[in-house]
Amino acid sequence: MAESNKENTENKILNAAKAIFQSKGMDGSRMQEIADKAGINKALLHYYYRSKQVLFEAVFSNAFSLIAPQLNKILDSDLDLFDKIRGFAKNYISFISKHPYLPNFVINELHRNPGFILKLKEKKEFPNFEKFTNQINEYVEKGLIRPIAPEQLFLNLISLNLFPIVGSPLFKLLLNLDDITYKKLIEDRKTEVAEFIIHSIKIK
Amino acid sequence: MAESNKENTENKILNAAKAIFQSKGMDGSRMQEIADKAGINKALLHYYYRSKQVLFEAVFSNAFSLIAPQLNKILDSDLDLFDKIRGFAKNYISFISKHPYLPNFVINELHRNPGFILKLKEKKEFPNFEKFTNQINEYVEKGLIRPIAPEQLFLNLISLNLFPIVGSPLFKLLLNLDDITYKKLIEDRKTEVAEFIIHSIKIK
DNA sequence: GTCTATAGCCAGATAGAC
DNA sequence: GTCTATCTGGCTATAGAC
Repeated sequence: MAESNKENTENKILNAAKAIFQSKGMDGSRMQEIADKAGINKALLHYYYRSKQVLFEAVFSNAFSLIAPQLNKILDSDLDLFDKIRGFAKNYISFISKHPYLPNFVINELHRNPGFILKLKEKKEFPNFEKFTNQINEYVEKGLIRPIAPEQLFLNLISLNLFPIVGSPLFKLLLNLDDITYKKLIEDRKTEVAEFIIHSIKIK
Repeated sequence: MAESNKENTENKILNAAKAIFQSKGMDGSRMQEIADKAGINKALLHYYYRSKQVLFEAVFSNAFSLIAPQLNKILDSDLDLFDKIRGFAKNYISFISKHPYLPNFVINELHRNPGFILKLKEKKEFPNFEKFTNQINEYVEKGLIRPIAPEQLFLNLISLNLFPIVGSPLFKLLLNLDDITYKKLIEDRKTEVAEFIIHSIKIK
C-alpha cells in the first residue's frame, strides 16, 4: 500500500482542501476540517503538505490555472465574433455555475495576499487577447460593429456573465427572489447576455 | 470626559472596525488590530462591544444599509429611463470607487453566514423596483426599447458597473495592465457603460 | 504512511486597579 | 471610561510509536 495509496491520499487531500478553501478562504478554513473531509488526520495532512500555507498555494494555483485556458478556449478560437460571444455566454455560465466559488475565491485571495500576483505573473499562462483584439478592430473597420475598445468589450463580457453568479446571494436579497426563480433567471442569461451584447455593438 | 468622549471613542471604534473588517473579512481581522487602529486597547474594545461577533454585525449591518438607498436614489427617481441609466453609471461607479470593498465584503459575508440573510430580510429597507419595472414595461409598450425582462436589465446594469471594480485585481492580471492604465479604463466606463446599455436596448 | 498525543502560540475575552 | 495583566480555548505544527 505504498505508491498507489499515496496518489490516492494526495488526491483526497487536494479535493478536500479545494472544497474547504474555496468556500471559506484561507483564514476561515481549518486544517482539522480539511483532514476530516479527506478522511485522514491532521498529522498526515502535514506529512503531505508541510504547512497550511503550502497546501493553500497548491489549491490557489490550481484554481487560477483553470481560468485562463477556459477563456482562451473561446477568445482564441476561429469563430465569427458574434458566435464567439454566444459561445462564451453559453459555456462560461455553465462552467462557473459548476464552480461558483472560483472567481470570488481568486479575487479575495489576490486582494488578501498581493504577493500571489507576482508569483502568478512569473509562471502562469494568461489569456491571449491578440486574436480577439484584432478581430474586434477588424469588425470595426469593416463597419460590422460600432467602435469599442476591446478591453471594454472584454470587461463587459466577463462582468455580464460572472457577476450575477458571483453575487447571487446579494442579488437574491435585493430582488427578493427565491433560489429557484433566481436559477431560472441565470439559465435565461445563457442566451440573454449574448443577445444583449450583440444588440449593443452590431450595426444593422 | 464622559458623554462626549464616549461618542468619540465609539466612532473611532466603528471607523477602525469598518476599515479592518471590510478589507480582511470577519475571519481575517484581529481585535488587536482594530484596537490599535482606533488608538485604544483590546479591553476597551470589549467594553463597547461585548464580542467580535457583535462588533462585526454592527459594521456589516451598516455597510448593507448603504447599498439600498444608493440604489433607490436613482432607480426610484423621476428621470427618463436613458438618463437614469446614465446617472446610475456615473454616480454608482464613483460611489463604489470610494468604497471598493463594500460589494465583495457583503457578498462574502452573506455567503459565510447565511443567517445574516434572514436578519436582513426582517429589518432592512430594500430597493424599490416598482417604478423601475413599470417604466421599463412602459418603454417597451411604446416601442422605445426592445423587450427585456426588468430583472435582467437590472442584473446587467449592476454587473457592468460593479464587477470591473470588485474584480479589479483579477482583471489587472488577466489584461496585464498596471494600476494607472486600469484606473483610466474604469474612469472611461462612467460614460461607456451607459452608452453600451442604451445602444443595446434603444430602438432607433 | 498513518496514527495518538502534545508542544507552543495566538487571539478572544475577562478581572481588577485606577 | 480606560488601562495592564491574565485566563482560556483553539489552532498549527511536530514528536514519536506502530
